[in-house]
Amino acid sequence: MAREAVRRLPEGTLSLWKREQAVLKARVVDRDTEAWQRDPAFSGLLRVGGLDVSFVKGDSVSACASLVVLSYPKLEVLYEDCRMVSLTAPYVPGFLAFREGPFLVDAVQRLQEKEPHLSPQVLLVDGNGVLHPRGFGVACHLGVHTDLPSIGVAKKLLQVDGLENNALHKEKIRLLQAGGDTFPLTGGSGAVLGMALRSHDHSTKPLYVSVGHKMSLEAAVRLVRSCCRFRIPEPVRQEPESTETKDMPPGRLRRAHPQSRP
DNA sequence: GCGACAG
DNA sequence: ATCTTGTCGC
Repeated sequence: MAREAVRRLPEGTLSLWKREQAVLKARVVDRDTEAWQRDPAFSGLLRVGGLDVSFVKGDSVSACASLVVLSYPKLEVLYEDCRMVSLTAPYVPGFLAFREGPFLVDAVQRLQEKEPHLSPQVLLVDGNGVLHPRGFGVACHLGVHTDLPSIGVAKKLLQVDGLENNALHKEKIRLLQAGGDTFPLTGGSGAVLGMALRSHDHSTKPLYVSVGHKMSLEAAVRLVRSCCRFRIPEPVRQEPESTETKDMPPGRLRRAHPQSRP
């Protein structure tokens, strides 16, 4: 297979990135700031955004940066922007935001400028929030840069602060009985960094939800749960996952998935 | 043995 | 992330 152009990072880049994470981390707000977040039915929440970068098969450079906005609570597609981009930074664990973040921030800002009435009130981000080696994952990054509430939704446990995907953890997963069941991810420091969430009755593998920005963990988990028809919450799942959608011109609208029950 | 490591 | 072989785990 063709070796990808994954150039080594210039010396000192990681130090700069760490410094930037530390600076931006000081701006994270890890509590509810919006009225709808405290409402049991999320009354007042009308639009939920989902952000993701999906790759072209066998290529670690060409990718599609996409933003989907769904109505709430019906989860119908209001807007979708999918733009082909060339990723420059390599993937370095703990620094995902520096690879994918800029394109996703762009997508949000384009929408806010051109169609502000469709702007999301909260962002679901594929990756972690404060559940991160330095407490500042890609979801925090997007939240701070857009000043929107954001939530990190990861599909795998990032082993940080003593958290381990070990036998005990797997046993806790096994004990999650029904959709909506959770257990806290408590780091060695005693802080609850996130929650493992069984997002659906028929889903064995949990989601790892953590605060990104301007939202409490409790509200974040509740919202993710309420956005799940299947394992992956709709705003993130709606992102193009097959090559067919990647070939679409930017800004084109896609049909919603068939709705189960209004 | 050579480990963990979101996407 | 994607592809892929394989079949336990500390």
